[in-house]
Amino acid sequence: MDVNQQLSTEQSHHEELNELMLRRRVELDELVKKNIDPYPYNYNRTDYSQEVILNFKDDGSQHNVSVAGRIMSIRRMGKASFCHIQDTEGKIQVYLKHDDLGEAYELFKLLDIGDIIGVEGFVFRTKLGEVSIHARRYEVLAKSLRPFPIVKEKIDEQGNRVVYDPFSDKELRYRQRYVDLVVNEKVRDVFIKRTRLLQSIRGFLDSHGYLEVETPILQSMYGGAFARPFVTHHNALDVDLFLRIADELYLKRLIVGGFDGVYEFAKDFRNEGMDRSHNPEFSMLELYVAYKDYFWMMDFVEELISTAAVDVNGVTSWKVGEHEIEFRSPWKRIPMFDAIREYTGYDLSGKEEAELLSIAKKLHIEVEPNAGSGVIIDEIFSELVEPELIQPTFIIDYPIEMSPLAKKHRSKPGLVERFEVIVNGQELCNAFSELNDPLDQRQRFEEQMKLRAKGNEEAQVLDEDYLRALEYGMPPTAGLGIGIDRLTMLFTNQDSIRDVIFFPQMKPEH
RNA sequence: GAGCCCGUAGCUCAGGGGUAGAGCAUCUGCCUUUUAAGCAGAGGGCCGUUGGUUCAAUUCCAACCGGGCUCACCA
Repeated sequence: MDVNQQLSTEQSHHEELNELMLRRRVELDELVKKNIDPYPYNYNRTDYSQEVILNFKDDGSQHNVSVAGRIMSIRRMGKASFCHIQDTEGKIQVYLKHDDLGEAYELFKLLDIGDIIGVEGFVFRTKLGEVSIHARRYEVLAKSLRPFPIVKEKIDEQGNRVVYDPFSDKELRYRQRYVDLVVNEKVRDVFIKRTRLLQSIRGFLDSHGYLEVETPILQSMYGGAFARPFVTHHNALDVDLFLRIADELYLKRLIVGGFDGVYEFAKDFRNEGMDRSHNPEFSMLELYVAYKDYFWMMDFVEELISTAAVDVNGVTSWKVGEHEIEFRSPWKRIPMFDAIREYTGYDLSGKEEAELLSIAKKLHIEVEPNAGSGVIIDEIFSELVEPELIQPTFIIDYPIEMSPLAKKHRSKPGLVERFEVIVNGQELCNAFSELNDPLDQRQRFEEQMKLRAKGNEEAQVLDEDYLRALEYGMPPTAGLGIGIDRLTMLFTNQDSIRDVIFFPQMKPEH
């Protein structure tokens, strides 16, 4: 039975499969009939594509290699063929010749783009100059049953890689990230950089003696940020639990417990809207260091991030969107009220709520009635100032109403010792001199509970156990949170959080 | 949640009230250093889903599903 006949009989059994997928199943059956296991258990790969290319010498010596990877293109020319296979490092061309492979060459006709093979052979340079592997043997390692998107590319005269018809459907790319990663090299690079970034930060913190810890994701009480939580249920205890919106209160409990420096790379969950910079599940680094304050933390963050810049990108400055951003320290430090005065012309310091309201109105900022002065100030800041701050900038000294976990400013009444780092018009870090006065903390929680009672769902919840911990005594402490996804966006010049998260949240397919 | 835009072959995209189009991919034939391989031929479509208007809808209209962008939310 030839392939075409087989195709028509198979058709009735696989009504849902399209022609391309049917072909591949027929080929799979052919392989099995020829006693070839299309899904063997291992392969002795000893070499990687780019190493092979780099190590090649045009001195006539014959160097044997064994590589493995996915077939990305095939050019058949009768009794000889070229294909490119792609491994973790990149692509390398393979030359297969009937004279060398005999029967196995016929078998190669059953292989497709997407199949994974192992190749043994010697390295040579083709007439047109590409370092390639002349196959002596090859082995099927996994037959692919679905057609990949075909992305064609060539190297133009300037040596640039030109890509034709890139796989670009965002829905498919996000839902089937595995495909995106195979065919879009730049996507791979983004995620490799993300990992390098985490490695750099972790190395920096470890080398400073801080302890990486893990704290609960399922919490019976959520806190440490303003956000609505995801709620779930524990059957055995018959209680509702919340997915954490932050790990702040647990990390500070560990400072109470006597650790001088703790940090956690945390997945946090916030039940809010989604957009270019928000995914319901996102990554946050939180760090707490005993006996330090927010001044110390500013120096520390500058060093941490500029070090990561060099580790990840080799430089401290690069283009993000339209702007060249310089991460080298020092960064500007501007008190929040000064920044607002600079960008709006209004001095908000010491103003009562009524005055703030009228200024907001003049600035065309809409604020809910009874929002509270903290909210008004924050609205004005985030509407009119934040978008203007492109270079890394510390905004320091926030109104106390907005910061129930931060310590009162040592000299400026009504403010707390808090900073945010704004880069490219977006908040990147948030840090305080941590509030360790248990009585003050109780009052602040009570203020929050009043807001809650008024219907503010995102006001923080009074956490009696956290207060108990503070009552035992927490040393002066500096704390920091860094949005890892946003930092990755800056480091890889991506403008959507979905492009730095492997599997961003999507609506279910069906 | 609102507004705008999109959904056509495996992928990237044209089209448009009357038999559905291209390139790549696939298949057949030729081709033993090609590389966006080439040459000749072929197959492949519930035109997102469901309704409506119409003699006739993939095309126009509505709703729904999914996606994108912008805004709101993210004190």
